[in-house]
Amino acid sequence: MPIPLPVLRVALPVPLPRLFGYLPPPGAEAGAVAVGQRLRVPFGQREVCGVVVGHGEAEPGVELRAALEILDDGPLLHGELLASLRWLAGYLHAPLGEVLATALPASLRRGEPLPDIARHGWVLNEAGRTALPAMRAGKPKALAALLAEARGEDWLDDASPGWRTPLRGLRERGLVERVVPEEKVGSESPFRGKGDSDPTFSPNAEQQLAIDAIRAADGFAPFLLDGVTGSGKTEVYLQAIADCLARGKQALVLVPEIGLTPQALARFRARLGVPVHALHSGLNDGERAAAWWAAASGQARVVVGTRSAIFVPLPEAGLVVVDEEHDGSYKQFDGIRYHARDFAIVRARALGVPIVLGSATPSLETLHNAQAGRYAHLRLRQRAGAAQPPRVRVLDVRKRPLQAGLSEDALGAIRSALDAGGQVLVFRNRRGYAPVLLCHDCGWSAHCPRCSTEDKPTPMTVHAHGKRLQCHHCGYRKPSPPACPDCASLALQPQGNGTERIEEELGARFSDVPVLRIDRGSTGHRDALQKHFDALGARPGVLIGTQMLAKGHDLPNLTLVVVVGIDEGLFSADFRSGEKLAQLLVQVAGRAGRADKPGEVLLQTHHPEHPLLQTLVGGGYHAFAEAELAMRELAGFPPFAHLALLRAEAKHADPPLRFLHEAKEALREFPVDASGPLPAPMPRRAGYQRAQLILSAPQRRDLHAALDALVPTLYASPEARRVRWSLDVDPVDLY
DNA sequence: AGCACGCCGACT
DNA sequence: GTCGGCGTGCTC
Repeated sequence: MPIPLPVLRVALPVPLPRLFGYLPPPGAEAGAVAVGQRLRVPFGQREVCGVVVGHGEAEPGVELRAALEILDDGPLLHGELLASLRWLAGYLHAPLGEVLATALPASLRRGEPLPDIARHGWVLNEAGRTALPAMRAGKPKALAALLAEARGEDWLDDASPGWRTPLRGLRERGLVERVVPEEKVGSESPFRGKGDSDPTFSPNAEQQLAIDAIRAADGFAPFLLDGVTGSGKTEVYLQAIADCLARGKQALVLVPEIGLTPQALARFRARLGVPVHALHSGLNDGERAAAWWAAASGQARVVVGTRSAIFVPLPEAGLVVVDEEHDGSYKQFDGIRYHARDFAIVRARALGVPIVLGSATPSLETLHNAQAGRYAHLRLRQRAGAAQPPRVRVLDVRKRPLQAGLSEDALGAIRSALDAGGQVLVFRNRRGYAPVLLCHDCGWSAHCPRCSTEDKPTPMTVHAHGKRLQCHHCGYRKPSPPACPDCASLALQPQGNGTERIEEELGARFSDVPVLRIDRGSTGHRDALQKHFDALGARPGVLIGTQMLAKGHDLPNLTLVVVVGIDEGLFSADFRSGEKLAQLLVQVAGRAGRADKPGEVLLQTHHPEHPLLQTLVGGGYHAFAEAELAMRELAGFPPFAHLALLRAEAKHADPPLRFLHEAKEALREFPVDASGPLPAPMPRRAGYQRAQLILSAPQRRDLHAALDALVPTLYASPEARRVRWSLDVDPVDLY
């Protein structure tokens, strides 16, 4: 029997690259506190909540304080999850305490007790039964009617989504009572029990091949499920999840932020025959903690969630799915800059389970891994229901007159599509009314007083039909000036076209049909978005939007997609901009067309000869990807090199540059290329001067060996205290 | 990150 | 005369 070491090694949520030692709280022995338990400890002048990650000996010269309280009966972070998080902290070169804090739901991070996730039932009491007939029609009455019979919470989740709100009212009025689960409440869901025997699903040959391959996997096995839009990737996921459930295991499904629609969840629920636990930004802290703890305790068998759902514990894991694996929303852009898809691979390996990465437009990293034989490459080439792929046409607009950025050809195509009873989507990757406000007399243009790009001030975007200026980088707004501040001319003209201006133009031109704008400015949230779609139904109409429209939400009658403003994407300095543009165009194009009517996609450009467009239109996404991978290899960019980005910012320009020069100097002996320091492409963001150093190495291990040496010197550097710095390992874009 | 301590400008 | 600005230093 080894004698337990007396000091608790605790990870605290502070940006310091070390652990802190504590004595156990009064009355407890260190041996009685397990790794993974949360602890409330005194820290400086305050109290914080940390996680025990080990036991150790007292170090000489360190005055230990005693912990205040053990917060959990058992460990929260342990086993595979804790091991994977330790790995992640090492990989990102981030403090373990910050990584663990990021992995815990907010309420647990703050030290709040574990949520009660016992499943209860609800039933009307005597008073409720008496009151029911006289109740006013509405949600409370509808729920009360359901509760004439005892109902379980799972049942209510399915039958009456959002039931907790009216329930609160009924409870306050004393009309319902809670029954414990043992009392055998009605748990049989009206939508459940179909499971994998769903008779409506008959896989095609390619789907069957994919399902069989995943089914045959034994232990860790990564798959790229590479299927065009409409090829039925979701059906493959559902079958793989059903197989996983049949083996008595848990499944985790990651989806991009915009992918987690109520319809998608309902579809999962209806098909799988078990409750599906959702984990996304729309939940409050309590709901997030409940879903997390439900996974940890094994109660949740299927968890569907966005980026941070990759941190749920999976004690009985059987499968991980990452849908739309190429999606940028899997990368966290502040704090702990992890990539959920990459961490999902790490966890699947540690858990010893298959992982399916699905996409119609796989990231070049993932395609490269598949080509190198590290991932099994499953292809779905057929569109379901024999739907035709859309016809894609590049529209040369050089020297053509444009109306709000649209050529006569495009406007004519919209008219024809509407006259044929179709719906049209106009895609413009730029919000607002116009990108710049220009004085026609002296050339003055409106700029943000707080931001700048490459030494030039950042233009402010014109909004509200010309009445307001807004900076898309820092959010600063002000009313448009009535006259030019430099020459007092009244000839201020909005230049370029945002979605707002296109809406104005198309609304006037196609006044016989609804013209709707969908973007972050016009649409509050997902419910509002759905209302727009519902209101339109299958009628002819025009939708104008940004990224948000690229996927999700089926339009039943979409026959034409017009994409404008792609030229910036063709010539951007960012090495990933071509990949992003190609993915966007393919995703947008995938929305056009129906079973009986092929869709048409118009790409409006001043550069019809551009190789990206030629390759993409002529050969499709995979031809593009092959060409782009060859270019990346020549240029020494990912996936043929590995990058890290060291950023620093301060109110003055000097300290960040000095700090980064010092870092570069410290790397001289390492086989790592350090480029910079350069002022960041967006310096002076909201009044701060930013600069960055790009580190790159052909071999990942060389980059990480250099960072292992560098990062401790950064923490120790006196220069570091004069700046705010951050390290981004595997940055997605170099801004 | 917080939080305290410490030394210089405009205000009841 | 004080209130408060944020530079600097520390956290088991």
